[in-house]
Amino acid sequence: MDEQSHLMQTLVGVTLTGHPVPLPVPHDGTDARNKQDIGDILHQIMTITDQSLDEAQAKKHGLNCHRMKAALFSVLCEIKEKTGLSIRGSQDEDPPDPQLMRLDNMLLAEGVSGPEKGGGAAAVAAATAAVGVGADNSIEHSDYRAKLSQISQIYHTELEKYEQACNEFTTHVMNLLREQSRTRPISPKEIERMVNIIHRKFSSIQMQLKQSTCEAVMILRSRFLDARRKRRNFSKQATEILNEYFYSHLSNPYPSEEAKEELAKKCAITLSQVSNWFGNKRIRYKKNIGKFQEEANLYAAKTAVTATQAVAAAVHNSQTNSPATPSSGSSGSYSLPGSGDIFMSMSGLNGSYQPTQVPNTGQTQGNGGWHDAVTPSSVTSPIEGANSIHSDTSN
DNA sequence: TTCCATGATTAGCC
DNA sequence: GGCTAATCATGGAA
Repeated sequence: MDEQSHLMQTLVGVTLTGHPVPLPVPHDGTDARNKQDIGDILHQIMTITDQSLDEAQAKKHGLNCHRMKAALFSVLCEIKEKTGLSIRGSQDEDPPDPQLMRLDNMLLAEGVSGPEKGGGAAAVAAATAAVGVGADNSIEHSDYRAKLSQISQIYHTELEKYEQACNEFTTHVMNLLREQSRTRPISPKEIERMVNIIHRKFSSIQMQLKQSTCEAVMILRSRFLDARRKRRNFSKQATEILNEYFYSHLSNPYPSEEAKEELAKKCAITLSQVSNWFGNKRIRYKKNIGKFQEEANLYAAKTAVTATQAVAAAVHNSQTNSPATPSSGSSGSYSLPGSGDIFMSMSGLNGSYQPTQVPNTGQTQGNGGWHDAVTPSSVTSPIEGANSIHSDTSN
């Protein structure tokens, strides 16, 4: 059955859904005349575009005043509902987009979007704190926070703009459709559907905004917080402390866990940074002993002075306070390798210094271990070379 | 801009 | 898990 004949059929009394239409058409044998009437109306509608503007206007007015107009309008609405729009109707209930959820979660985790609007400063602070930047990166830290806050602000401003635009556009379209529904077959359902379409469009724009915000945050993170990028040379004092320990333990430069912790605390760096430093130092020293000779001598001489002072103090103590008591908490200098047990009790590392200068078990690698390549005798350290008491059993 | 020093990362070893 | 060795990436001096 073609659409027009179907329409004709429905127009004579029953809609597609079987509901009676308030047609002023009496079923009293005047059907033929009514059918003719409806046929005329439809013909006028279909040919209205072929006519001149004035003619069309006049015809439109005539149709608007036609007694069958209300019925025809209602039927056309229903036909629209049942045909083209029903296809779109299936898309009404979209499941939540997983990508959108991912973006939302990320923005929430980064502190860009949060319960509070307008920047979410607290969330930003929490996010930056969660990152765990070291104390020495305070400048970048605050800079990072400022930038993140800026991104957050832009995001919220844009989001607000989109929401406002969406609302304005929706209202405008709704008004337009309501206005047009007086002359075109537009049902409230169709208006509702149109609103949904608009919202979908705007939410896709919103997703793009969220995506670009996420990208901006990622770039910011990599720029400010990427470990390689944030590399900063340790302070001169920190390097000095580490070098002092290294050269005073040259025969076994493997600080214990406690020693590492103490060094980390003194240098205001992390434990892993201490480990990294010693790892790098050992390998670089071993690779080029000649280059580090001067540095080794320098620190050895430095330590020797401290040691001499310590010996003098110890001797003085032993003479004045017999029996001898260790000079507890003296000067914070490091003990000397092989310089006798008397220095070991004076370690500045809370006694973390290992009394015997033997390589830590399991630390010396079979292939090119420390003592295979760098024996204390190969280093002309004034301390280690001069030490008559050498507890390093590897020699 | 180049080059060297240096902190961080990674793979492989024990 | 800690270490070595190689490598990457950046900072800073020349």
